[in-house]
Amino acid sequence: MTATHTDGRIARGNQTRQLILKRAVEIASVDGLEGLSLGQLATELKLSKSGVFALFGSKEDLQLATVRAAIKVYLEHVVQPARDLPPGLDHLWRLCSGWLDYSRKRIFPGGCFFYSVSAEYDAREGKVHDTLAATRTNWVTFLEQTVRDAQLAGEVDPAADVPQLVFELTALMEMANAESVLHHEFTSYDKAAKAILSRLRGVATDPALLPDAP
Amino acid sequence: MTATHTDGRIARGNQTRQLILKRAVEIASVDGLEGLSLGQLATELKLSKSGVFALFGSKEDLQLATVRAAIKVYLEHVVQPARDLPPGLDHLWRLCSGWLDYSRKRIFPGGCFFYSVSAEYDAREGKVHDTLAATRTNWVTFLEQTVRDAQLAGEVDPAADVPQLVFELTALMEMANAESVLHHEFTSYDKAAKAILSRLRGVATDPALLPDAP
DNA sequence: AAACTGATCGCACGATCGTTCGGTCATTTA
DNA sequence: TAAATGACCGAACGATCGTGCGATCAGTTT
Repeated sequence: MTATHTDGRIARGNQTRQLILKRAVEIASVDGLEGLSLGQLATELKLSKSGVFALFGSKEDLQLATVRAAIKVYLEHVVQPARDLPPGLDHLWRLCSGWLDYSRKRIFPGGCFFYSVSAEYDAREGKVHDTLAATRTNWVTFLEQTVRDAQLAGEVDPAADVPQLVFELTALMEMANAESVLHHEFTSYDKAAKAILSRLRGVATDPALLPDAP
Repeated sequence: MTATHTDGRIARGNQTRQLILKRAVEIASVDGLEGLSLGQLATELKLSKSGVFALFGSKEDLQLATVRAAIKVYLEHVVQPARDLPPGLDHLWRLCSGWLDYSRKRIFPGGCFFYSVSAEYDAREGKVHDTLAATRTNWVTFLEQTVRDAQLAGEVDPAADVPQLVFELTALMEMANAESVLHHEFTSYDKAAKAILSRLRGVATDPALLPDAP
């Protein structure tokens, strides 16, 4: 048959893969993708090292699968919650504050997964780097599109420099994550939110579209 | 004697240590402090592994010495060039643009050394993390003091929120580094410079104190 | 001259790494 | 029922890791 009643073996394999990846993204957000170790994962999850290996094919493939698993978590916690909002300034602001929440709540124990592993692989070559670079491009492009939609909705100054704005917004978000994780402190999220709101007010056609300053 | 004519043995040791650290900071800026390996350093520099080990005592001590060596380079390339400028907006701007130059010129092949290794150790515990956190605090404090000096010089609005301003400036600088290294691209430095100048104009008592926008 | 110190080396250790291979067992396909 | 497939395991491999020990040799101190 073409699509049979789900192969039990493959289903079991996928389940084990998910179990491994759940732990892998946690480890990688703290120790990096290089810090992942097949033996450590196998021991923690009471599997055999060769079993873990066989499920992914190589360490690099495990790393790539870990990145894909983290993307799923990221989409779920950052992108999805704002998915149904109408285009406009509020949509953009919700994405930014949602990102700050995602980092603050330590969905990944080491803070934002992509901040950690992108810094780890930014100056290296290979598939992992390329995947992370493409992932970042996707996120930036998505934010830029959100801004353009807000422009079309008449809530953002059509003369605003979109890539410049998104550059500044992402800078503020990632700095909040970096300072918070490094110093075990959470006021940096307030600083980032304040700066983001201020910057958004600068391009808003109507300041009442944004929440009040604290 | 108290201060004799320099012990030739110790001088030779320090020389070798410097040789090792020169390469170590390069490696660490790309592969991280965990990516440092005594054997690799020994092979590259035609030394024995145990010799390298003996000069530092342990891998952690090598990592800490590498951080100290990077601090020296950082001070030399970022802080020193602006040292003799009088307090004021120009001093602050020179520090920011000097940082961008330091990152752009790849003084460390992996971009800013501290961006790389701070992201690597931000969620870990131990002396390396603590040293990096303290180093970052020093840098932020130094920038804040520079802003306060500019306030006392009458060039920055005395009502400006100093920690907030420094948070935003460092966010922009580090994002320029991150995007440039990850995407092998250099326009991010222009974005950062543009945003920094714009933010500084917002707190300047006289906009003529800053260079013109491009 | 003798004793000492520190840089540097060769060698070996136990641990861990990613990977390979051959096998067992449950499930699906023919 | 027989053959094929895929998850999973145990054991072993070569490599590399950080570290320890003892020796050699140059320079310093007595």
